Amino acid sequence: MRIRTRIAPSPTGIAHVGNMYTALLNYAFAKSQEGKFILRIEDTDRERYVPGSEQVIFSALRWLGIQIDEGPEIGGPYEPYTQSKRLPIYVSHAQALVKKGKAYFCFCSPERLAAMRKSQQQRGKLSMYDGTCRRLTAAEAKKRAGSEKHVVRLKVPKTGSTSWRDLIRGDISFENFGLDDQVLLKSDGFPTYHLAVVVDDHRMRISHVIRAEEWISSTPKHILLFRAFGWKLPEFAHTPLLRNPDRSKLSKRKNPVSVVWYREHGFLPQALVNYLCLMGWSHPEGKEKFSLKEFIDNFSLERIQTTQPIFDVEKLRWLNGLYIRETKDQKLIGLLRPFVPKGAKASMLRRILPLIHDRIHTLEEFNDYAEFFFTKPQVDAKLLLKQSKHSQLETLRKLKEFMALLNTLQTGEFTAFKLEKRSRELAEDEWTPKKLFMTVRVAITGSTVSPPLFDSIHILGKTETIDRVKHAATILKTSS
RNA sequence: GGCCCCAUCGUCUAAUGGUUAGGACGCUACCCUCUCAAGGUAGUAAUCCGGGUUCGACUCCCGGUGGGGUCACCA
Repeated sequence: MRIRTRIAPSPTGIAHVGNMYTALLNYAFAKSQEGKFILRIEDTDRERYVPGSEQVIFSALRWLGIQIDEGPEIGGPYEPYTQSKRLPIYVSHAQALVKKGKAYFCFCSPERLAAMRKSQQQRGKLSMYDGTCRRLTAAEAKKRAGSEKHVVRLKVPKTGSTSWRDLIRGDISFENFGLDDQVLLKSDGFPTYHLAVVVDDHRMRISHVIRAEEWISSTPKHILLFRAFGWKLPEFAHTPLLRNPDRSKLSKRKNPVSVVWYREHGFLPQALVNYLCLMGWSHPEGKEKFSLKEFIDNFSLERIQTTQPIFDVEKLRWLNGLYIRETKDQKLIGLLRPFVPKGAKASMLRRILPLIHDRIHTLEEFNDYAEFFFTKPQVDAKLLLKQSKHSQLETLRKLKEFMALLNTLQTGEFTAFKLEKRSRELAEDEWTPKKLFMTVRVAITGSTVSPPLFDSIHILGKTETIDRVKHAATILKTSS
């Protein structure tokens, strides 16, 4: 059998990490079996449609390195891959089902259905369609369908059960009496998700439906539909659902869920993919860091867990740091571009980067360490004194001494090594190197946290450094 | 509430019915050190509860409890 998997996102405007996780699993499964991975846009809800969503999904997949074999734009043997362009197919299939007696026209108004549900709930009963139109004769239904607004409903058996062997979870079974007569075709002529997904999965020869756990309860409806059509069932595999820290379904209310958010906050696609691989799956050798290719090479559905993983940004940050550290400087400078101050010279970035490279976990953090190279810092007199652990006068004296030292250094001597060596000579009993260095650090960076001091001074240059120390001294002098 | 799924450190996870229940993130301490990182070392911490099967249960079965999903002319 040819392996064909798919993801079928609805165009809601964002590339949700949950969707991308499902995409990753479908992609890995297909590629590990030399199969095809298909993208299909499920835009059958006109009210929720957000223009441009397809592009968002495309670019997110591309960014993550997940390649689609068939889909909108790139096409394929089962075009079109956008459901709104396949309307006649769904309509004719729904009609065929009515003709076969497997489905029926329903003329009940949304108002009546709402009232019915309310009453059912008040009486503590199951909320289900009461079957009013199911009891209509075929002739009467056909007659009314000519003039009245209607939907098409699936005639779900009242007895028996529907079950399947889930590739991840094993046997799952539902009693049919608990299943509702699902609407297949809406009154606006659009299919519901249930009809569209079954028709398309069949027509597009999808062999394995791999989707999140939240779809388990609609699977029996889909199976019943496949059977009503007389079609062969695909295999089903229900993956774990990504969670918020409170274990509810991952949602944008409680977590960043857009892939774009992660990109814009300096996460690398390899890290995000790697992290997602660790959700519900583990490398056979226990490795934590591995590539998408290695994931595919080792992938099997059997290794997918059934428990509910919490999406933990902390571990993602750790992984991201690993990937940043293994990225070559030259490459990293390109990636850093959107995150550095505007107009920052490449030559400058090349000099700064080695000092920052091992210190950041996200690209966004570059500025936390490097901003002072581009902008004169705010210096706080209190912070200076706190680091010097000396009086105002004594601290001023030492800063002047340090400036004098800088002045004596010739251009050729202005290196990190030389600077450190000479600065250490400035140390006295009560002026340990640590006190001196920290005071200078605050003077030139404005912060107690910075890249290595003398490398930083070397990059800033003699004139700029003296200027900053002088400025810090002025601030100290004028503070009370 | 009905139905369905799930249950190992705080988090991600490993463990053919036999392990001192392993690894990773985080956290803590120490080393390194001009700060912060990175790196190194050590430490912290878990089989939801109760029955059963078995010589032996994290593992199999049953029942609780807990969490989650789903019950639309949304997907």
